[in-house]
Amino acid sequence: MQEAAASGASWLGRFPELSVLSQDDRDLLGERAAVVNLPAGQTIFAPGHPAEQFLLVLDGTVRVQQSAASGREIVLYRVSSGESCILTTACLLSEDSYYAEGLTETPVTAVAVPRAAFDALMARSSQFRQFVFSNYAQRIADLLHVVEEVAFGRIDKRLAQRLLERAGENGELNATHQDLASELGSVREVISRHLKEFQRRGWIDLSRGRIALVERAALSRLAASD
Amino acid sequence: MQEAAASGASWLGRFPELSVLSQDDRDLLGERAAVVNLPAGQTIFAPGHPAEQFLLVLDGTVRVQQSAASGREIVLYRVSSGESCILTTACLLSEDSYYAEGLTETPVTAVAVPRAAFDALMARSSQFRQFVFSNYAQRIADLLHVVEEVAFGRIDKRLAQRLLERAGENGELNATHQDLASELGSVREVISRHLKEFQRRGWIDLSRGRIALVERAALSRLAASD
DNA sequence: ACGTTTTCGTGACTAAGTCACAGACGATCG
DNA sequence: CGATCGTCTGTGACTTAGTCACGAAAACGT
Repeated sequence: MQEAAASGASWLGRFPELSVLSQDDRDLLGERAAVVNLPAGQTIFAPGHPAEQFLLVLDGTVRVQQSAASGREIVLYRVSSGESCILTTACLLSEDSYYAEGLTETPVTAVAVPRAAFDALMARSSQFRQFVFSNYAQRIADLLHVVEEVAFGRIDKRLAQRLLERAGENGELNATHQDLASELGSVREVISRHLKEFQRRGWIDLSRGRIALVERAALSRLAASD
Repeated sequence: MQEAAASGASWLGRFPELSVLSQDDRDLLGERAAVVNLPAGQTIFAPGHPAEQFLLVLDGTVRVQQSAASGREIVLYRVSSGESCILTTACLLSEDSYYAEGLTETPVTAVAVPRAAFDALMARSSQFRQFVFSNYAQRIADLLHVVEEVAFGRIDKRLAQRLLERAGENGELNATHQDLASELGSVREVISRHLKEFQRRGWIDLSRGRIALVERAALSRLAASD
């Protein structure tokens, strides 16, 4: 799976922000970074099991979530193609324990940059620093958005929003009510009742483990309502 | 207020993690960083009004909170002596909009490091990078803690916790019920009712704008209960 | 076809937040 | 001193969210 090409690494094309790196810096990445393949459902990092590398996702998605002792969960954000799992880096570099966990939702192809190479790039490339901080800013914005939704948002709005986000082209998504509850940090019963109400209104179609969107417009309206 | 001493800056003593910087790096900070004094109640950063410097707090506390359109608020974390307002940095360096706001709760003395000097230090000092990432990790942990509490925590536990945290040596704190509601992302009525229940149990003593803790142990027990 | 596991439905209840007031306190000013 | 005003607190009735305890229905394996 190694793909170190003569002029750096071919995967660099996936990261427009890194295209401005100097040839030297790209070569460094090409030499030191390894492309890795991970199966779906794999735990990438978890509390007490710190990440050892800076990961850049090429294909697939990584779900970062928080789990409570009660078993309730909430999805914090997803890392997908062209993004980096930057928050782990802070913990990596500061050896701090981390209270979230990362799971591959699909098979994932990623570039693993070893700590030493990461540090070298932070030292020598202002463009790389820009890339890293910009990734931080995005993730922090994601976290702030989660706080806002959980603290002040209504669950029916949030649910409608998620249905729209996670439905495929065909307007369907494969997810149990529990899956959606875990997305939103809620519980199954509450989600089930709202889904049933959506169905009663003719907005969606329910079957076991699968939801089909019928009236996207109505869901959008609810999601956007204040 | 400038205090550039011969060997760097005298305020560096407040940041143990920076004591490992080389003399050159400390000199750079001494030359380029300015000590600033801010009155209480000042807005340091807010959405659409990005911070322009990397701030290190010497004295006082900065409250970072999020405000919803409805008027409800929630405190995300506080930056106090010896800490840095690092999250703004990501937004500063990536010119991203920021959805939280920072307010001085007390008069604050801080060191403002200009963007260029910050970038120079990131380039030349691995210790400085370590400092920055360690600060990131701390703040991210704070945010994750807020998410966990808001999503899964009980309001009475959280309230008891805050009362203990914010009470002074004498076991008193000056805060209205609305203030506490804003701390926790809740509403006054809910807080009022829980406070009244605490009072009924003899745990606290209420008067207008002031709360006196009577039974810290009982509050601790509630805060620690699962 | 059978039992097992997973998913989903439901009612009764508790906790949290909303809405609309009323009352109570404390400062200030004639 | 007493009247007045703004802020802070108390309360009831209601909606929304989460908890608990079930039971029924759908998929799955053997």
